[in-house]
Amino acid sequence: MSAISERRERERAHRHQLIITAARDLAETEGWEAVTTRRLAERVEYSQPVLYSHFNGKDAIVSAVALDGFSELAAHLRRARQAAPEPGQGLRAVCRAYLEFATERPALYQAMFILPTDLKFASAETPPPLRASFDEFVSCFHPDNKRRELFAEVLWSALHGIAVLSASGRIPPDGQEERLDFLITQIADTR
Amino acid sequence: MSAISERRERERAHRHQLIITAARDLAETEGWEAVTTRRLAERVEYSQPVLYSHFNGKDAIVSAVALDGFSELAAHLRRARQAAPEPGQGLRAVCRAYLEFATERPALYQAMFILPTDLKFASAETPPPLRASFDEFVSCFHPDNKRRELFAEVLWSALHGIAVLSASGRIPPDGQEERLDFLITQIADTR
DNA sequence: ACAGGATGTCTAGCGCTGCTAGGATGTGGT
DNA sequence: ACCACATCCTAGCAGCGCTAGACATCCTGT
Repeated sequence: MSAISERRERERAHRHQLIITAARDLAETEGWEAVTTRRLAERVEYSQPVLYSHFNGKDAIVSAVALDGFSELAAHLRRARQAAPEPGQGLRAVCRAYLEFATERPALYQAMFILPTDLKFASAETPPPLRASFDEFVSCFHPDNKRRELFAEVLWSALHGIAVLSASGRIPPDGQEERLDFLITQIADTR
Repeated sequence: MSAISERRERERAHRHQLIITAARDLAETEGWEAVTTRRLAERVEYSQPVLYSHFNGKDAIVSAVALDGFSELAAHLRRARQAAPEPGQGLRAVCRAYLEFATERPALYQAMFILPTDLKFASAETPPPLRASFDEFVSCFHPDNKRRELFAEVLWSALHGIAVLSASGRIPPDGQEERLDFLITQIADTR
């Protein structure tokens, strides 16, 4: 009774992750508009209703992909910050890493920041990976800076704006490095 | 022959605008997900195919709404800048006006900056209203500032980030004023 | 060992979407 | 009066997210 249902639960968890990675793969290779429940079901070799036994709907699948994305983003930013030669360089390293993440995983970034998801931001039930990503920005400022949370929000917003406007062709794709330079120069003195 | 076809063309142009305003009204009251070709056709009291004799598809309708939006945005920003007591206050006035525009016309803002459109940004065939909006940001900097275009891009990006992240609940809705304050303080010295 | 019940999965279909082919209708020019 | 043309609508296609209900399969208690 227990061993069997344990095995089932294991299989179920495995399939759960299979759906998430399949959705992500499909989105990264063909864009989110190609991610339909039918095509996704075909990929994981199950019928459509199986998807709905794991997720409340398509939005929940996107949310799950986004959540994975936030874990990766937090790790990516942390790695960049800790690899910085001195704490003063952390700001630049984190910002560059952020833009890198956005341009190299556009579909993932879209799921995290543009597509409608069920994720709760900036509240008590904010999932840890989201909070961890945000905290990397906060860590760019001195611990005794009383307004570091606010500064982090603005910094994050600016980076997000640069990432999304250049990705959609609303500002020229080149010149990212100069924009980043300017932004950091203006923010740096508030550390 | 000429008088008649002139009248027809007039009527056609009128209907063209009717479709655009109907789409905008519907989006502003019920959101873009409620703007379907069927509901839109019903609103303008024509059948669906008529829409396609005016626009290449739904995206083109959204683009037309967005284009109208850019005209209004440019006018809105210009008014704010010119109403500023002294040129040094122009930056703050324009930024505040921008965020105001984004929060008070969310559906319009979405069409302009988030939904996929056919509009060409930052190129030779960029429609004048787009260029005019961007130029309002450029005008916030001194005419002899050689990098003012770049600075304007970053400023615009930051404001867009703030607008869109707060609208989607990814940063807290309150505190906009402080964020704006911080942003302007950091940018002001580069005028 | 076997019947009964719970669990899991699939087929089929609903109401909706953007979009379009083809026929009806009515007007304008000769 | 007639033809030709432009205009517009009905009807339908393929695909979407999502779900009800039938079916099979496996586990459990006697």
